[in-house]
Amino acid sequence: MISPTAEYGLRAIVTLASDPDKAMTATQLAEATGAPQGYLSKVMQSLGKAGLVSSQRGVGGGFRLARPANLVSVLEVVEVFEPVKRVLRCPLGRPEHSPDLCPLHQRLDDAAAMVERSFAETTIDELLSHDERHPRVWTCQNPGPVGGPDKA
Amino acid sequence: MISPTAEYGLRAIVTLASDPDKAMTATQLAEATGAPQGYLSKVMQSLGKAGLVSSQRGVGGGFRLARPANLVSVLEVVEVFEPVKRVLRCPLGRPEHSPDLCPLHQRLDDAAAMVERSFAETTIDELLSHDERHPRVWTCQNPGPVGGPDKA
DNA sequence: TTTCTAAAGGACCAAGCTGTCCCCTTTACT
DNA sequence: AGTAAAGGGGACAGCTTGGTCCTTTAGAAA
Repeated sequence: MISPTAEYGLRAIVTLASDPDKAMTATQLAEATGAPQGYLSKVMQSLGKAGLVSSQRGVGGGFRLARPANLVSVLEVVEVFEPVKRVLRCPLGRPEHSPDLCPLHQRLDDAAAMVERSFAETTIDELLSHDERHPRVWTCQNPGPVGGPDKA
Repeated sequence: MISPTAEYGLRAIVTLASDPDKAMTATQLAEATGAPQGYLSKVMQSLGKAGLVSSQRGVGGGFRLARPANLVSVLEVVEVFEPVKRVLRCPLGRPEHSPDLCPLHQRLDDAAAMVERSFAETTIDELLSHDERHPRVWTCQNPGPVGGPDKA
């Protein structure tokens, strides 16, 4: 559905949102989200360039959400890493999105549209667990690298 | 949404379905679907192993749908190439699909479930254009390699 | 000003996916 | 039999992604 990279980004954003006043370092975020440390810093860079997080160097620095969590949609985060590919253009088709896709591509686009809509309608604050049994810790108990421990 | 490979597979299946009595060679299918010739034959092999198409070697051979188009779902075709990844297991989570995903993964799984359902409910015959202006020719005018002519 | 800390960023590696090529096997037709 | 037409399948090239590592830059506090 979404790439590992986008998942890491989402996990990091949610983690930041769970304690908005505290800056978190890439290392802390990597621990909290189960993402590889070195890779996560790249992910955070991307989020920074996209304006979703602000970063502060030096002692006591780290990352913060650039906006309150209720003003950030899942879609925004995902699209930093992978544009949701709609099929407006019949692949090789006419200029612009001519109104007649073939049935196959219409269905494929419908599916993409559903996902896009779902992501657009969900804001980050809706993803916070208000369950105080796991305060400000990743709710799914340290997920680990994406797709990691399925084999176990 | 789906990989180029899965798209090629779908296009080929739909093309076969548009004239179920005629065997089509990989070359013909490649032309009709705009897929690279050499690659499509790999795709067709996969569809064959999955039991969705039957193949016949030698002169006059080619590929045919193994089942009538109304008994083949889009999901079946897509899953030959890429399993729709549901998130039943909290990545690293408890054994089995414990009933409590964190809100993030619940949302992600919801999206995957929507897509899966949409694909499962659509059969190949629903994708045939009954528009006789383009009889048994790819409706989107020779799509070309996936993602091809967007730059143009 | 120095020093410590943390992000920024580049170099690099491994794996997977897309795609090409070429040869082998099977089949039908003459 | 022989030959041409078709799929089967392996080898391999190129690109993108995921991931590691190391150096550079910037900020804060002593």
